[in-house]
Amino acid sequence: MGNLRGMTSRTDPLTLEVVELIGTIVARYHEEYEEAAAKHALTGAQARVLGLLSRGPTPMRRIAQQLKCEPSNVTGIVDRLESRGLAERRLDPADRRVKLAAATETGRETAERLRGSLDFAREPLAGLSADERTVLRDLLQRMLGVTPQPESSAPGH
Amino acid sequence: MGNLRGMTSRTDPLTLEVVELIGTIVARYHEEYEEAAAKHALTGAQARVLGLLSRGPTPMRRIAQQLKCEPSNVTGIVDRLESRGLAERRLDPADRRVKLAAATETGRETAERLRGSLDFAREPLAGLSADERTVLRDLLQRMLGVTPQPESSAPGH
DNA sequence: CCCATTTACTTGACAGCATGAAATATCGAG
DNA sequence: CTCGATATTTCATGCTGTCAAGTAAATGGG
Repeated sequence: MGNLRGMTSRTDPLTLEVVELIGTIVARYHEEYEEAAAKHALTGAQARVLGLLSRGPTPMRRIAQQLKCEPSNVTGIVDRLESRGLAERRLDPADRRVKLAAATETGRETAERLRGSLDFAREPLAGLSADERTVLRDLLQRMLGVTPQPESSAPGH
Repeated sequence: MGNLRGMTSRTDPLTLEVVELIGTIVARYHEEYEEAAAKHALTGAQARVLGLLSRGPTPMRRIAQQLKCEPSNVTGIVDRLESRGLAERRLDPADRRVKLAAATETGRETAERLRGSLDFAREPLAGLSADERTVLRDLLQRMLGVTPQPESSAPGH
């Protein structure tokens, strides 16, 4: 049963172990995210949108792209945030078709507190030294196919 | 600005970078999971339950525990699997209150094919050497506070 | 300018997920 | 047997998500 293309088959035990670990991380991350959102009486989706809006007014369409869902879905989520005074809709002067969803002051505060309670992967990471975190970062970047951004003299594009 | 308790504050840039990467991994994992499920005309929840059932008949209550949701929710999910011939309910001879959800033959086949298309973190991991995967595994284990299981002579409980 | 097309958003219908409360059936202890 | 705990289901409700249809505004070719 030669594995001609590489040193590891898909059922390589080490790889499976890492896959399992990542599954665990994903599960725990979600769990904690929903929990943190619930603490502020938000659903996961609402928390994600509010997090986006706290970075600045955003067209509905862009929100849908970031959430990878249909724009019609965003309408409802922003409606619920709006009805709670956490977000508002503004008109884009540059294009009257678009509506910019923006966090209100209350919304920004909520988003801020939310961020503060998102301790996942901060707590756990505290157990690793700076060197280890660097190694972890580099491995994760390579896994994700991210080209690590050079500190300076970035090659264009 | 002394940070007396450790070498890194919660806003340490390196830590934030790793947190960000983990967020990316979580997002990608989910995306691919839902996609793989959809390929088999399943929702994410249905795929997760079917995956559980493919390992053996399971009481409804246990499914709820694994999914971290209310048992009443599981009823509907198993209903949908059952109406498609992927799962069935059996009575537990030992306790007539419990119903065991079990994958049918078709269900097991579907679960098998599903597993096969869950390529996330296998593809990406192919870019890492065995040594690197080992390092990654150890770091993730420590992050998760997992005591690495000894190869033998596991301490009980 | 005018019309067709495209783009941005909303609405409505519908399915699935998730919760909580209430009903049913069974178990197990006293 | 009776009481309390446990396992499941049903029902009502709300949120997320999709799709199809509709409105409004931008855009481009005649």
